[in-house]
Amino acid sequence: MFMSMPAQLELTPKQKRAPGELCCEPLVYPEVTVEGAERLAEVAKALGDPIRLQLVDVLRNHAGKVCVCELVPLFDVSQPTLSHHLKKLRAAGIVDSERKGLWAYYYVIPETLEELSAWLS
Amino acid sequence: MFMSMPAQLELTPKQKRAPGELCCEPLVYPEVTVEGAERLAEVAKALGDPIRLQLVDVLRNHAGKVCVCELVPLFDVSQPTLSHHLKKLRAAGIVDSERKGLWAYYYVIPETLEELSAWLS
DNA sequence: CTATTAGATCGACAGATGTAAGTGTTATTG
DNA sequence: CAATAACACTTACATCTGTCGATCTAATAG
Repeated sequence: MFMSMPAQLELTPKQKRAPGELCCEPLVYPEVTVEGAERLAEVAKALGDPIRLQLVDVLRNHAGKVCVCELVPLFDVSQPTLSHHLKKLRAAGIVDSERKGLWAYYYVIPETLEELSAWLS
Repeated sequence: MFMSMPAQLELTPKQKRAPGELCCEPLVYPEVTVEGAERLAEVAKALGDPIRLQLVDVLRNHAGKVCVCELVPLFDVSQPTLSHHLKKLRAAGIVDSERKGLWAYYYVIPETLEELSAWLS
């Protein structure tokens, strides 16, 4: 999950190089791998829309599964648009859903949010 | 910052309504305001790109300010592209920069990441 | 079976996004 | 001053995204 590159904590004083010379050696490195960054960015991107973030907020603060028919009237977008947002959240692994007859119930998968939360803190 | 709407924790059993009747009353509500969600989504969106997330990762794990010239060779994109990503991070308030002669040094603004982190946990 | 409802999918479209090539700006070296 | 380095900005473009209206699917009520 992590690159073994040690983060160099010193800043070298910069000076203009002679023509043709390289500017600087990179002295700092990422801690997450490319794959780790892609995954975290995928989750962040899914949260990067106000409606989706509010959807997650609603689902998180509700101790159970929420029917789509309760979500639609909360937002000022059409039902297909909300369905689209829910699909994106599902694709990112942030929520999942369960069909029961005519109704679809959505709920948060806490582990996914914890991945991002862990990286942030 | 928060809506005063209490989150209803009960799920009403759903049943198909008579033609023309409303489906259901919304029983759940967001905890964050629209403005709060917009702000959090703005931050999440800025992190929603693998390169930008790695940039933040590099800057966070470095206890100081990092020269752009050190960042460019770490990524497989052109210098203008990296500059574009840094601009987006700056616009979201995630990083800021300081010019010193020819060099530009970027650093993370921890408070911004903490906003998102706080909502996530 | 038929009509209706909840919800997902499709098609279309305007606007945003990531990218590179080229250019501009500012500072430093000589 | 002239040449060059670091970095930001501009332009252009293909792709992606959010949105809605229309349609499709599956399930239920009558």
